[in-house]
Amino acid sequence: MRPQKVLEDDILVGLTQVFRARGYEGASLKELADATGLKKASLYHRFPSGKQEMAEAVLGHVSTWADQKVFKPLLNSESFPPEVRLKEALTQIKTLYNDGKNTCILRALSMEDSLYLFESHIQTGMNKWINAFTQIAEELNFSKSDAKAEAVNTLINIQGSLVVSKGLNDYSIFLNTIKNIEDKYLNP
Amino acid sequence: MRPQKVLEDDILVGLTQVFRARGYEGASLKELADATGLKKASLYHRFPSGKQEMAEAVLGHVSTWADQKVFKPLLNSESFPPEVRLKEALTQIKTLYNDGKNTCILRALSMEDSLYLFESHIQTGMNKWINAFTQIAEELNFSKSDAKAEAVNTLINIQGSLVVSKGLNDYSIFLNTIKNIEDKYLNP
DNA sequence: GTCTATAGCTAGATAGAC
DNA sequence: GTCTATCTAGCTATAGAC
Repeated sequence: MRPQKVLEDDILVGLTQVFRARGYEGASLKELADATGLKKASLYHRFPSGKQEMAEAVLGHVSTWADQKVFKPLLNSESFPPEVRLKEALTQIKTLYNDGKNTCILRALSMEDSLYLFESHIQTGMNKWINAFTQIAEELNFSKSDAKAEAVNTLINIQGSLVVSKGLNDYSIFLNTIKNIEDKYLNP
Repeated sequence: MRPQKVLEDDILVGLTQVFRARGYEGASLKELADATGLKKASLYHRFPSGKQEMAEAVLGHVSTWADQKVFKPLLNSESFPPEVRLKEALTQIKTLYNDGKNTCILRALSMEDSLYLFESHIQTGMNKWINAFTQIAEELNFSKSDAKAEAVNTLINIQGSLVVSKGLNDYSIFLNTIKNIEDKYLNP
């Protein structure tokens, strides 16, 4: 067999950048190919079902990253105290979104033109965020219903601050929101 | 002169629906034409510079609506007490976003593929939200810096709850967020 | 002012050489 | 496994009849 010119992981990184920046319909196969260093036909060899399969692979890749880096710390109550795990998760979230400069892939793929294609990925992804923050909130002594409400609020604040930061081209808004989230959990 | 088949305002309503749902690149001229009841060539007669002019007209139209219905109540301190004006504005915001089911046009047109085309509209639009809520917060006895921070937070919560509501297909999240905003201003 | 018809181009996707 | 070349369908935009 002929060797792969580009590793699977590097392909996914390139695809992610394009889908995040341009959304599903906005991402053209030429851009996707250029971003990976492969030609269009070679991308089809890797993803025989085409663009939708590429976007699904991206969602899976980012989901795995978030599982490891964000949700695992939040959920693993036997590792460190909740305060430490919350701070670690928030640090990783800043990395994930490049301090607010990256669009969220769930949001980029949930425009109405492509929402129905990825509906279940998006719902599953958002529910993971809510469940993980609910757990840490409970460990930090929020009541069960307060914990859930606070977790939903956290997701809303992250998504909203990404939108507003980009719109105003002021990424201190995102960073400030992350700090506010920390305060809310640690000094309720 | 031959009479207009469709009124300017009705055209803008149709264009708005399509741009909101599909973003700038996702909106095709065929869809835009179908949504207005005109043919493509007739749309070009109304908007000689094409799709970008259509999107700018939409931004202007929505901006005028928000000026009248949302910002005017918030800013007109001589009309009613601030509590009443805040409630009126929040009611109009629910109408604007169809109880959370409509995407925000500023967000739909601020994907990176089209962000640079509408940058100043988007910044101006978001700043109007922040200024109007800052004013009402000050009237409700927030300190100057608290008022500004709370206004930014309000915008973040509206945008974020629209994203999360659509992603989870649960529009009670948006309505609940609007209620929380009211509480935050009225019972700080 | 609205329409049909079409230009010119780029999209997503495929065939087949190497 | 990667490539060049190409297909068809859709895109934005325009020309010109009525």
